[in-house]
Amino acid sequence: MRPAALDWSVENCTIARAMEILGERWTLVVLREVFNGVRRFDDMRVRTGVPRQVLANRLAMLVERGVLRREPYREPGSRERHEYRLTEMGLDLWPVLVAVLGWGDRYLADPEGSPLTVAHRDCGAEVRVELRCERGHEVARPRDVVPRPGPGARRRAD
Amino acid sequence: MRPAALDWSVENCTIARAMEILGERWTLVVLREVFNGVRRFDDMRVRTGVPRQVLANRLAMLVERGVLRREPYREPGSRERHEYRLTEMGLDLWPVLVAVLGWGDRYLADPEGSPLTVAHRDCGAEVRVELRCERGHEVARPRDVVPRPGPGARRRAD
DNA sequence: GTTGCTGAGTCTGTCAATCAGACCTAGCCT
DNA sequence: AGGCTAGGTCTGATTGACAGACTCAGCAAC
Repeated sequence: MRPAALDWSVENCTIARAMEILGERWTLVVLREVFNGVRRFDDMRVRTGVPRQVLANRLAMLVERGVLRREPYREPGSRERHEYRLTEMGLDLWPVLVAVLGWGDRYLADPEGSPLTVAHRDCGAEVRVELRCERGHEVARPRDVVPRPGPGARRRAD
Repeated sequence: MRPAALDWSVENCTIARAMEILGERWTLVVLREVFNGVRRFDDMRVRTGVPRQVLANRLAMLVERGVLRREPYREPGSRERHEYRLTEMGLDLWPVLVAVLGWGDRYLADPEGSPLTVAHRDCGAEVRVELRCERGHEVARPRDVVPRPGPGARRRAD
């Protein structure tokens, strides 16, 4: 039984495009830092262990792609420097980060648990991602999700 | 104001561990194929354009890490071959994939829309990820999520 | 029984990316 | 003038990506 997916082109796949940005070894780790409020080059470098060059490249790429913006700041007694902050596009990566965190926590954590959780600002309870359909049903099991061609789907040329 | 995150070690961070698996350029694209029902080496290769060697490496890594399993199958008139299927660990990546898809669709899609959507098996409506806290509140805006140290958090040694 | 086909790889050589470590630089402070 | 600091850049060695050719097992047709 030939999978239906074989009939469709993937050249405009948005997952592949997203992974051009997110799918480099350190990108999401850098973003984790920014989400955690760490915004400065050296703090990130010390915490993540990413080589300077790579960190500089990643930050530049993320700024260029519109995920981060570079903002000047000045502490008293210091010259002006720059820090990195999330744009709206960057903030919208929260669900991705929380999803990855949830999966990592389940399968890759040390016995004592995850070093990081995320909480709801208003009530303090832990936040998780959920799959939910547009009619409001919760999608409990992974097998209840089925892929299908979207509005931008194109038939394969070959 | 020094970010609180600087006091905590990140050496056991589950996001970093997850990204050791997912954070390679083609991993999630390969998984997209498997979720779409494409399970065979050559189909994946033709659809994704990943070089053979890289695809072979990725598949082997995903099998080794427990995300995929390699299953024998035999079509009539052919010798036995292998296909790749999701383990439970792999199936639990659905939320990650849907989150990445949602973000990519919002910021990186062509004008006509995304080539791929995911639907609820029972009702056919489109499925999205949502952030929701344990008390059941929907977390509407990214800014309503705050990170905090989890049970496995360790103070920094330095 | 030799030739050819197919799916699923491996081998090889080139080129780009990663990494560690040293070096640089602008402005501030002494 | 000399030193400190944040945020880089430069250099050379190692690793990974990639394209294209080659391999290999089993089936099938001649």
